[in-house]
Parts: sequence; structure tokens; C-alpha cells
Amino acid sequence: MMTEEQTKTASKHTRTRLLAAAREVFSQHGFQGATVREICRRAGANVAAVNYHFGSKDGLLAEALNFASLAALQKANVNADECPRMRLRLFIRDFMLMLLDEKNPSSQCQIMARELADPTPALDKIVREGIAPLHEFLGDLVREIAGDKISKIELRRCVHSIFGQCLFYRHSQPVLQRLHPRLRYDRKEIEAIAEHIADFSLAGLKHLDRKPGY
Amino acid sequence: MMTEEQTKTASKHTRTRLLAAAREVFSQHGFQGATVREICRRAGANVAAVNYHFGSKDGLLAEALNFASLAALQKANVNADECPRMRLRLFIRDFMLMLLDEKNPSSQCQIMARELADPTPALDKIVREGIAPLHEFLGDLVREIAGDKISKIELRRCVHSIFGQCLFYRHSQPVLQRLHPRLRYDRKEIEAIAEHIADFSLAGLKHLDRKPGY
Amino acid sequence: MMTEEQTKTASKHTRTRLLAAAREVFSQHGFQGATVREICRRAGANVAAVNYHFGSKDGLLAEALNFASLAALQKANVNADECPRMRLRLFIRDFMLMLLDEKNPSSQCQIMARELADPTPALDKIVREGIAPLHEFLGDLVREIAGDKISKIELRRCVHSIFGQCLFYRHSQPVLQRLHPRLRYDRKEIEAIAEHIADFSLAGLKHLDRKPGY
Amino acid sequence: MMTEEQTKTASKHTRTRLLAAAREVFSQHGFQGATVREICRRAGANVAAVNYHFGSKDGLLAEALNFASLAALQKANVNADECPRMRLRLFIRDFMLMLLDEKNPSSQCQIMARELADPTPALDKIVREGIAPLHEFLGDLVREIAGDKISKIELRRCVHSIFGQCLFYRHSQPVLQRLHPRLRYDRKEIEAIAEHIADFSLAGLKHLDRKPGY
DNA sequence: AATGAATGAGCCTTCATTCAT
DNA sequence: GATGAATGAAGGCTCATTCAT
Repeated sequence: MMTEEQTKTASKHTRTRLLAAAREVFSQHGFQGATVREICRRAGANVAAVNYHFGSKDGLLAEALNFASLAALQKANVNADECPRMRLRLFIRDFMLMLLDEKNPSSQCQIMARELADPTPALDKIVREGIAPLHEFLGDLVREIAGDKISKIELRRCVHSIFGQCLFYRHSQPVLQRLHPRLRYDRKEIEAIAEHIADFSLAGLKHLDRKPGY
Repeated sequence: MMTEEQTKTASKHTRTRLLAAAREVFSQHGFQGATVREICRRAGANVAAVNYHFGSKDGLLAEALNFASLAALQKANVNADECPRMRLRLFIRDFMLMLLDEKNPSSQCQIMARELADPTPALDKIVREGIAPLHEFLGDLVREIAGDKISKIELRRCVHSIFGQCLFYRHSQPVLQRLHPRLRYDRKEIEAIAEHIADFSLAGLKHLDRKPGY
Repeated sequence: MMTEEQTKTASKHTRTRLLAAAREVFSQHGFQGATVREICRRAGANVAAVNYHFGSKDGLLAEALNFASLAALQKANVNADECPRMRLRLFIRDFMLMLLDEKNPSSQCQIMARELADPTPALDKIVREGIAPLHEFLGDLVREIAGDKISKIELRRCVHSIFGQCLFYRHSQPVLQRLHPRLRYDRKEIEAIAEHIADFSLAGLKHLDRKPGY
Repeated sequence: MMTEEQTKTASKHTRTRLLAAAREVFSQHGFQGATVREICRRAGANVAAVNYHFGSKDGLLAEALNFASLAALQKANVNADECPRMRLRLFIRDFMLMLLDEKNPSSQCQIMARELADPTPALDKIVREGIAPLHEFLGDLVREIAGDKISKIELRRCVHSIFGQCLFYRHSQPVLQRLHPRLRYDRKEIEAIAEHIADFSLAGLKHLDRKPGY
């Protein structure tokens, strides 16, 4: 006999619920900080469920990773019928929304961001399939904006500058909460921040024209 | 019976050696990843030493934190007889050297950077005594450069943009190692990166003149 | 949808395949060391198959036991048209071949030999249906050789001496592999060992004539 | 506050008590069948004690092994002022007493006998330090009895025959208990068995004279 | 002032077994 | 007749912490 609540919870397959719970817990506590027990508890499953479905905690992480949203973001950007500078704006905005959306507590980006500070064996896969393509994508976009005069090294550093500005709001979130306790990162605020980063970065990129070779 | 070497090592108070060891281990493995045993082993002390001297692992972290170098960095910058833009260059360079210097494995900044991703009770102290003053300092400097027309909000975001670019190289180090395995962050490379960040940021700041209020 | 291969494999009842797999795994890893999963995997069956068909791991062991080959060995020996001493030689040779034959990985004897060291509930059945008749058989044979003068106690000890010599090569196999790494137990070697045991034992039995009553 | 019982139990150092408990449990259940929890329970220690003192279950087994009694047995035999045949009798008797003494439930021999059926990483050490010297010792003794005409191969097989007879009473104990439920292996019975094995074996060895080269 | 020994909570994993279909 | 999914008990081990000296 199940309560309605349980029925509802159990309606999705345990496997799927485990993945959802894992994304939540991993993004909140990091891989090391997360416990299989907590994940199973949230998924309404037995402790052994993780090992049954994914072989190990590592295996669960590997499957919890999902680069679809990152790929979608890139695809949408390529398809946008806009000039490169505008597409950079769009990219930063979409990326920031993805990074900071509180409504999606199991955001892939949060898990990935966690991995940076505390790498696990899964980081190789993350870099290969998630981050490297993203850096390449942004590199291409920056090249379109900055022109061919920009050196490879400088291009890379510009990409880092842009990602650094964006990721700061995720990595430093616990700090920012303490520095500015009242600030809420709602959609409007996120878009404003994205606009700032875009302005700031486009100005930075423009500057390179006048200091070629470097 | 102790060898001379041991006597020499033990001559510094165990307490001091524990702190040094803690800074090393915390900066390398993060708070959660560090183990009391490893710290005591490196300090040549007993497992119980940490709890004896500092009450707990948390207490050890709290005492291991040392904001002197951060304060020194700010003081040196204020005293520099340079224009604000040049002082921003200096600041970024010194900050980056502090963040990435591999020769100083117990860098406070590395510990603090770790804390961002995985807050412990010590984070409050870190933010209050280390990060908040630093943000304020950079805020003042940015204001000197950008002028009074810049809004408070915009000022804050510029500070974030600068710190974000700098911290990226620390937070994303595991990723960067995989993306560019050959790159070594020696002093020359760090200074080049700092120069890029300064150029990029100064251009970003300049741009604000033409978009006041925002 | 099944491939023809699978169909062919599955054509034997799952039950039968489970028994075969169980004999293999039990003889290789012992009862405790064997896992239901491994048995089911080798049988190409579901994890639940063992419990479905045999109720439990214990039940599987009970059914996996098969004393047919032991009975056959005794019957063949009885039917051999030879003198008792020659029949003892035959018996030891056949028993050793059964014990050590590597080509028959699911040998009953190997399972039974395992049981000796680590009794399970199945041991009662093994003793009753397998070992006790065997001891009785060998006891009769020894009596034929040693004559009626030999006491019951002494008879029993002689049976033990013979079985002990034989079983040593199975029980101590891991040790023997380390003591004499190069030695291979092929058919020729096994027969040579059997001949030695027979010689040694017949000499031992003969000696009793001169020391009756003991 | 401790009860007198606890005080008494705790009077020996935990480490020592753990070793005693381990020998008991290992000899009763084998390495795999033994649980760290049970060992700690019997030693009146915490579950973590084993890992603290011995690093792991494996480490505990390695330290629980003690070849002193085996070595003592050999030394006593060498020092005995007897003829080789008599020394073989003595050896078998002492060895059997060691193997079967029920008053010493943590007998090294019982642990070693367990290892044979289910080898662990410790078996290498056991063979190297315990069994190999023992086989060598018995080999030398047998050569003294059988003379130099005996081939190396035959010598080895005789050693195996003698050890096989002795070990049978240990390995097959669960079976023997079921075959002869009334029989008790008290000192008198053990000595009688040892005498039988010695008689049987000496007769077996004598026989070799008449069948040299083999 | 400091330590070696010991603790207990908790973690990941394995395994035989059971459930629902 | 048989299965994939799920369970719960238990196991070895790690770790920060505490105890007795």
C-alpha cells in the first residue's frame, strides 16, 4: 500500500529519480560532500539502489552529467540571425541564466563548477565533452569579433576573461551572499549582470584592435 | 632520543608547525579533502595535536587563515606613487602572483579560493576580514579610475569582473591543465596574464564613461 | 528476439544450466566465496533465477551435489576382475583423477573437498550420501587386503590414511603451487602420484599383519 | 567505571587481545568468514581498533600468524637424542598434538590449514615462512630414514603422504565429527592416531628400499 | 605541554533475497 | 516460467574526536 505522495514519487522510475536527486545533491555539496545515502533518501530509494543502477558513486556522477543543455545553448546561438557582437551578448546571457537559475537546482553547470575545485575522475569527461567544446565555441565567436589579427594566445586569454567573469558569480556565490545579503539573483538581475559582462568584454575586445600583436 | 634534525624541527612550537602544515594541506586538498592525520604527519605531531591546540579541525582552519599578505598587498598598492590606472595594473599583477605562485604552496589565497566553492563556518570570518576589505579596496580604486559618474551597482559589477578574471585561473586550474597541458604558470606567464587582465579591464572601465547610469 | 546461439543455450532448461554453473563456481571458489550473481551470469540467467528454482543458495548447493560419479567409481571397482590389492590401486588412481582433473572444473569431489574446510548445512547430506558410503567402501576393500585380524579402529585409521594422502593434493593445492611452481598436474603426473600412494599404503597395510591388535 | 570482568579483560593491551581474538575467529571461520566486528567484539574493542592497530583485516591476519610454535617443534625434534625413525614418531606426535589440540582454539595450524582451502594474500608468507621450512625439515628427516637411494621426487611424495595423513584429521574434522559422532580427540586418542600414522608411514618408507628408482 | 590508544559515527559497497510484473 | 528492479542487512574501512596518562 502506498500513499499518494509515494505513488507520485515512485511514478518515475527509480533510476530517473536517482539521477535527479544526484544532480541536486552533487550540485549542493560537491562530489565528495555528497553521500549516496542522502541521494537515495531524496530519491525515495534504497541505499543499494545507486550501486545497482550505476555501479558506484563515480558511475552515478558520470551518468548525471549531461551536456545537452550546453550543446543546445551553442546551437541556438549559431542559429541566431545576428551579428557576432550581438551573439556574444546572447551567449553570455544564456550562459548566465543557465549558471545561476535557482529554479533548476540540479544545473549541470553547478556540478561542473564544483568539479573545478575538487576534480574527480569524471573531470576528464567533463572537460572533453563539455568544457573544451564550449571554449572552442566562444573562441570562434571572439575571433569573429576581434578579427584575424588577434594572436592565438590573446584569443585564449579573452575567452578566459569572459568565462571568468561569468563563473565568478557561481563560484563566489557563498561569498556574494555574505557581501550583499539582500541581493537576489532573479531573472532580471541575472540579465543585468549579463549585460554588464557583455559591455565590459566587448570593450575589452575592442581595445585589442589598437594593441595588436601584444 | 631525537636526531638533531628532529630537535631542530621540534624547536618551533608544535603549534606553529601545525599551522604551516595546515596551510599547505588545506590549500592543496581543500578543507573537506584535508585530513587531520595528514596535517599532523607533516607537522611531525601527534594525531591529537590538532584538537589539543585548536579544539577542532574547524578551529585550525580559523587560525590558519592569515590576512596579512592581503593587507600588505593593499598597503603596498596605496603607497605606490602611481596613477590609479597604473595602480590597478600593479594590484592585478600582485594579486595574480599571490594566487598562482606555486612556490608558496600555503598561500592564503588558495585556501580562500577553495572556501568559495565549499563554505565552512570559517567563511564568515574570511569574508569579513579578508574578502570584504579587498572588494572595498578594489572598489575605491575602480572609482578613482571610472570617476564619480559610475553607479554603485555598476561599480560593484566592475569589481566582480576584475576579480572574476583573476580567480578564474585559480578555480579552473584543473580544467586549464587538461585544456592546455603544456602551459606552465611560471612568473613570466603569470605576469603576461595579469597584463592581459589589466588591459582588458581598463578598456572595460573606459567604456563605462560613454554609457553612464546604465 | 534471440540469436540462434542464445536459443540453443537457452534450450537446456535454465535449471540445468544453473546447476552446471553452480558446480563450476562452487568448486572454484567454495560455497562462501561463490556469488549467486556469478553463477547466474555464467548460466545466462537472471539474478533471481537461483532463488526461483532452488529457493536459496543453500538449496542450489544441495541440488548441485551429485554423487553419481562417486557411485560409478565404486561400482566400476567392484566389477573389476582383480585381486583386492590391485583394486585398491585402481581405486586410488580413479579417485585421484576425479579429484585433480582440471578438465572437469565442476568436479563433485572438488565441491565436497571444499565443504570439508567450511561446512554448510549441505555437509550433512554430503557426508550421508557421498562420503560415508565411500569410507565404507574403502573400509571393505582394506579389510579384504588386511584380513580379519585388523581391528575396527585400526581399519578406520587406515582408511583415513589413504584418503588423507589423496585429499592432500586437493586441499593443499594452493600451497603446492607455491612450493613447486613448475609442477603441472597432468594425467601422467596424477597417475604417478596415485601409484606412489598405492605403494605407500599397501606397504603400510602389510605392516599391520606383523603388529596385529595394535 | 568498569566492572571487574571488563577490567580483567582490558588488562592486556587491546592489541594483544585483538590478536588473540583474531586467531580464534580466523581459525573457526576462516579469513573470509571472519568479520572484523566479531573479532573486535570478542576482544572488547571498538570496530575501528583493527584498522588502527593493523591497518586492515589483511594486516591483522599477517600479524596473527606466528610460526614460533612450528619452529619450536622442529628445534625440539632436532635436539632429541634419538634415531631418525624415532624422531619421525616424535615429530608426527607433536605435529598432531599441535593440529588437533582443542584446548588451544587459536592454533596457528588451524589458521594455516584454513588458508589452504581459501588462499589470501597472506598465504605467500605462510608458505615461505611456515610451510616451506616444515616440508624441508620433514624431507631431511625422511632422507635420513630412507637413505640416499631415494629420488628427489619420491622423497617429496613421501613427505606429502605423511603430511596428508596428519592434515586429514584437521581438514576433514567436520566430516569426521559426522561420521563418528562419539569420538573425542583427547590427548590419548591423538597420540594413538599419531602412532598409527608413524607406523603406517615407516612401513611405507621401508618399502621404498625394495623398489628403488621407481 | 603533549601523546598514543581508542572511539563511534558514518561512508561506499557487496550480497542473497524478495517483489511486481 | 522467468525476470528486471529493488531491498536491507552487513562488511571493511576512514575520519575527527576523545580519553588516560
